[in-house]
Amino acid sequence: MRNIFVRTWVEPRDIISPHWDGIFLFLRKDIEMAAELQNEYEQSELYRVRHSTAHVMAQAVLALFPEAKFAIGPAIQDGFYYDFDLPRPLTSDDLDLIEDKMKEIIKGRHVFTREVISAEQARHVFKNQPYKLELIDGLEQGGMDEDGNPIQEKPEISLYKSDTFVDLCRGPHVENMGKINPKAVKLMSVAGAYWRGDENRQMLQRIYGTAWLDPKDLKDYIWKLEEAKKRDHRRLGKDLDLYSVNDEVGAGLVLWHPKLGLMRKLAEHFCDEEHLKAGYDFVYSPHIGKASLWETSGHLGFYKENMYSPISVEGQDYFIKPMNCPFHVHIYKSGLKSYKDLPLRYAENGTVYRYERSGVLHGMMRVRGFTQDDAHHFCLPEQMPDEIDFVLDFSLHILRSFGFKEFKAYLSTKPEKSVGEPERWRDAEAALEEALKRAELPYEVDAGGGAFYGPKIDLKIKDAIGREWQLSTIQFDFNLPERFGLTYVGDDGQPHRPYMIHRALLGSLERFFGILIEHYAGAFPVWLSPTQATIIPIADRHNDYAHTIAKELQQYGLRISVDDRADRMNAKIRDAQKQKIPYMLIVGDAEMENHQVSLRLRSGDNPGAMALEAFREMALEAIANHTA
RNA sequence: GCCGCCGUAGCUCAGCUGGCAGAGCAACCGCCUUGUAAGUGGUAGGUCAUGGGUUCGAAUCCCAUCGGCGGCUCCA
Repeated sequence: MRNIFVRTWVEPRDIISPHWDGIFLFLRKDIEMAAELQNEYEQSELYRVRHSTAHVMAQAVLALFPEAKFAIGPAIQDGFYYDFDLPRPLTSDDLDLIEDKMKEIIKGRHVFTREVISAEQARHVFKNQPYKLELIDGLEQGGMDEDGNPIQEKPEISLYKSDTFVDLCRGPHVENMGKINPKAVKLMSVAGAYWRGDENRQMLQRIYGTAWLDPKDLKDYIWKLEEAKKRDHRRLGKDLDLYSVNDEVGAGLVLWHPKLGLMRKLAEHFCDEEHLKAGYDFVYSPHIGKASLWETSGHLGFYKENMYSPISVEGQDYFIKPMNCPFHVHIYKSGLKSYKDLPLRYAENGTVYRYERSGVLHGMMRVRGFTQDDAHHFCLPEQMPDEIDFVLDFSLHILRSFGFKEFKAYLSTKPEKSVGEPERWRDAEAALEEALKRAELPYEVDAGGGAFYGPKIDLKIKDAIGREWQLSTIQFDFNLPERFGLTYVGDDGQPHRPYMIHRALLGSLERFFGILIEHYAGAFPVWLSPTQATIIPIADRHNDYAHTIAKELQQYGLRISVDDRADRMNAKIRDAQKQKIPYMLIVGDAEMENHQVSLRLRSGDNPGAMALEAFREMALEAIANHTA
């Protein structure tokens, strides 16, 4: 349970903009407060209400299923859950019944009482509850908490009783059920969950519920869920005709439709230019490589589960690439490198394929084939701190260009099992941390959380409704230079091993665009919008003028469409709104006469008539600056 | 992969305990010539995911497969 709250460090509702057009309200919150906030939550009345409501739910379930076996039932971010082992699958009707029963129980205003008992007594109380018995064993050994994670001290075993229900529980709870407002409680869903999260163990039924102090908070919460649903990239992907995933093509394989294709092109073009300016070299690599390549790289040893079956060609096995690194390494190796050549930065938007279990696929966010904006840096040991500074700055620059404003970094350090010399690890970790400090980025250290081949920085952004997404990753790699025997010739004429850094900024383009869609709720900034302005003639006699000014604007590189259908202006505005086109240019008799357009924004604002040139300048400026 | 739910027109969804496949929107063809979020009439559109089974008869019941959704586990 302890990790549930680290995902967001501010309640999403704190940062939702009241102006609902994807404006990101910038809130500076000290990241060190994360742990404190979690702690605060666990001591709050709300936390006790939720935890207590979980007990009430368990009592209700027991009333309906006397043979129910109980696992655990904690409070979580927006509510609570409880895992049960039940004789049959629950239906949504069951949820209604359970909820009704809960409200009945709550009305009794029963008191919660705590009692400390011995393990022996506890075993007697829960003799028919195998999951509780297992928990008691864990507690008694002092080795495990309710998730099976090791804990330091040996806790005392306590019971909580309320009405007819007794549970093994460390609390805390509300004094009595009068503190629970039945109108602020709602059961949300049923889902499968493995006992202790272990897929080799019993699958239980988890009921998710939400509970609040005030019914108004419940309403807000449900409203928020609906808002999140509205900006779901799968929903918008269909509505705006952005992408599809087709049965016959295969699950987890994304088809980019023209509008999103254009946006990707624009994004790639922008990034290419920035990479060029920043001193990157562009490389390309094939989609498959011989088995021996993946042997050498170690992927067949460490990554095989995520790789597709080999293709046999003339007796040789080839594998579809799950990563680009081995190819880039070979580009480095293709010629002798002098210390004067370094640093080298090889960039490629490389499309990789990874086997993902069907249950984890999710729109564009989690797919089986995706394109990484990948790059590998090779540098001298003494260049490494600057190289890290550079890549971190560059990363932030790119992310800011797409409109993200709030970042958080995670520094993952050396795990127990690792390759590479300890002093290289120390240098690299220090360089990463120094760079984070210089960049004045809030960060958390995940001690021992690095990959076996090197430490890393992950960058997360926060989207318009407060969710965190990991985009950039900057990873050291002590493994591949060893395995492939990479060297450069130093000023002493001797071969030396270079440092290698692997980085992706947007991560996967599929996932990145999924995130962008949700962040902007489909209302993309003008520079990315497939259609930047649509011209809406009021009547047929304005069509020629509409086409004339469209051509004029197109000459400045603006993406313009003309809605010359025989529909009413209102219908055209409605369609343009639904397509979230940034600018609507309404033209009628008055505009035609004065070489004007009447501007309407997708926000609903209506700046009104202006000279065509004035509009053009305004639009070009917004595009150049990547604003709204 | 596992647990539960689901798959009907381009989209959103009706279609009850088996008895001739429906609506709204979109599309297409007209009429209307319009001033800031839906003018109006008509036409066309479906192997009811796929394959098998039960039945006189299956969109409906059963089985399998493929996909989707919510979770678990994992992750870009």
